[in-house]
Amino acid sequence: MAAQRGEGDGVVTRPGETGPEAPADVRERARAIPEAAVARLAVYLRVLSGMVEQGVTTISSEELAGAAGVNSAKLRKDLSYIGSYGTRGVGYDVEVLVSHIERILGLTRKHSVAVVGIGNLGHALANYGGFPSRGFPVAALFDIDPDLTGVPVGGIPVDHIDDITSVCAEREVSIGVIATPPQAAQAVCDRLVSAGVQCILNFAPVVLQVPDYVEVRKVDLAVEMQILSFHVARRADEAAGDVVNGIGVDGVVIRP
Amino acid sequence: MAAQRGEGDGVVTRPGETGPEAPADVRERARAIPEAAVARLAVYLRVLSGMVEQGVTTISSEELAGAAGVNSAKLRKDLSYIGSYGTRGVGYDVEVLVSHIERILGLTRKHSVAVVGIGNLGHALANYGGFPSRGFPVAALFDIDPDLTGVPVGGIPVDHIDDITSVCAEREVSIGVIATPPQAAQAVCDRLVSAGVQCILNFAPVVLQVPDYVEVRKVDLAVEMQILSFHVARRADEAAGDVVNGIGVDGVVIRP
DNA sequence: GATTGTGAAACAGTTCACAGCT
DNA sequence: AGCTGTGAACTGTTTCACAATC
Repeated sequence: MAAQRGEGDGVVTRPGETGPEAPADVRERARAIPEAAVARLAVYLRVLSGMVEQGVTTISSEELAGAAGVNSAKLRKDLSYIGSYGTRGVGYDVEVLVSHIERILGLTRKHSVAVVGIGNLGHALANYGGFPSRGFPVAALFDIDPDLTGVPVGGIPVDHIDDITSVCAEREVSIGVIATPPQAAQAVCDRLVSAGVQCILNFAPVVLQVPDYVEVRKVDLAVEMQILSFHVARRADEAAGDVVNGIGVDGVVIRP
Repeated sequence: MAAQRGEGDGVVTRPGETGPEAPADVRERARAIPEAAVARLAVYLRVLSGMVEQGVTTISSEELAGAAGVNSAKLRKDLSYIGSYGTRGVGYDVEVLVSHIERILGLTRKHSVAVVGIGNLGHALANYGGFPSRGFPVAALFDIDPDLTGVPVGGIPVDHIDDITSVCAEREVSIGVIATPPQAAQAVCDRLVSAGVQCILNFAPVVLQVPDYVEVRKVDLAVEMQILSFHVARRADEAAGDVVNGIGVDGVVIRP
């Protein structure tokens, strides 16, 4: 069993030794894509999709980087991981880049999503238009409350949680979203995993234990809030004029 | 203007030069807390709070690390950043650790939250019990739809977005949550910033441009989905038996 | 002239491994 | 004997800066 990846940690792929007998063009692009870069590629993709709609056909690393909120060196490095083909002196062809990133992120294939826990958040997720439009159709909804089963939410009828295995198999669910209360999360997770779901997005404030081959991403609102709180506190220290040698209260070093 | 922090990047604090005239006990703890460690401290805090409820009084780094899904060396390093006092041969006193982490995260002070955009997600956030119970009372709700203003959601009446400045000042809002459609997000963000809000949690799939002194965290569901998709794709390559020298399709290096 | 692609340097974060304390 | 705290080694990420290319 392994716990899920936290934010920004872990490695996606290994800096591999390329075997001497690998063909040159494969070896050319044979490198790992850092996890951090994968997350940014998704952001670049969104920005680029917006560009396509505006009829932009070519973009420089500087422009794209600005729109994505990163610096241009990082952008170029990220694109180099996917073996991108820009044109020196000109920039990148927007459409080429879009389809390239889509391919790398596996978006050429549809990924059916199941949402478990149809409370406030589950409702919001079931109705969220951003999923289906981006190749992530919500194919199933589950709840433990028998009063909810059969009732359609966002056009999809809710199934009972006991039917997870059969329904997930039938509808080829590849991503499970856990939006249950924390007490139920681990049990739901275990069921999803035994139903063959290998990717989980967890909104419950719980550290899920899963087998190594299952990928978990978590969205933890309380943690986000507390990180912001930390920054408020840091700022308050600063404002209090309690800064000597760059050391605030508690001996925490802060920005000058 | 600076774009917001992405996941896992950036540094909270600087590895500071401690001035030679700083008192020894301050210098002792004078070190930066990495952003990644701050996020984990929030997780440790949640696990520890659960321990307190179960009546656990002492815990070893090994146990806490297991429950938090990290390894024990990382846990101990994280705790060392906050100058923790464990007892060698024994472990940590749970209550001492809880109050220590709370202080570092600035949770001894209340942080009022304003949610902007009362759609599906906004409703869910307004009703989410996890915020108030953790010291983040939802003090204001805003929407641009005049039909919503005055209507209470989760016990709080919705105000019109034009009143952001006065309402935020009056209710001492320190954290703004953006749950609007993407088109509206930047404008809402600008208004929050001019209302004096310096911490923003953004759910809109947009890269916000903010002044340097404003801290932005983002929760981007599409990006999370696409990261999971990337892992599905990697796995599919693997399963396809298309692995030679650890190189999958597209020349991306994968785990053996 | 402009812009990409990328080694190399710098930096940040994680893990190791063990000294030091209870 | 057991467990923490931490310097040192390592791994991953970002930035620099410039040769290569159009």
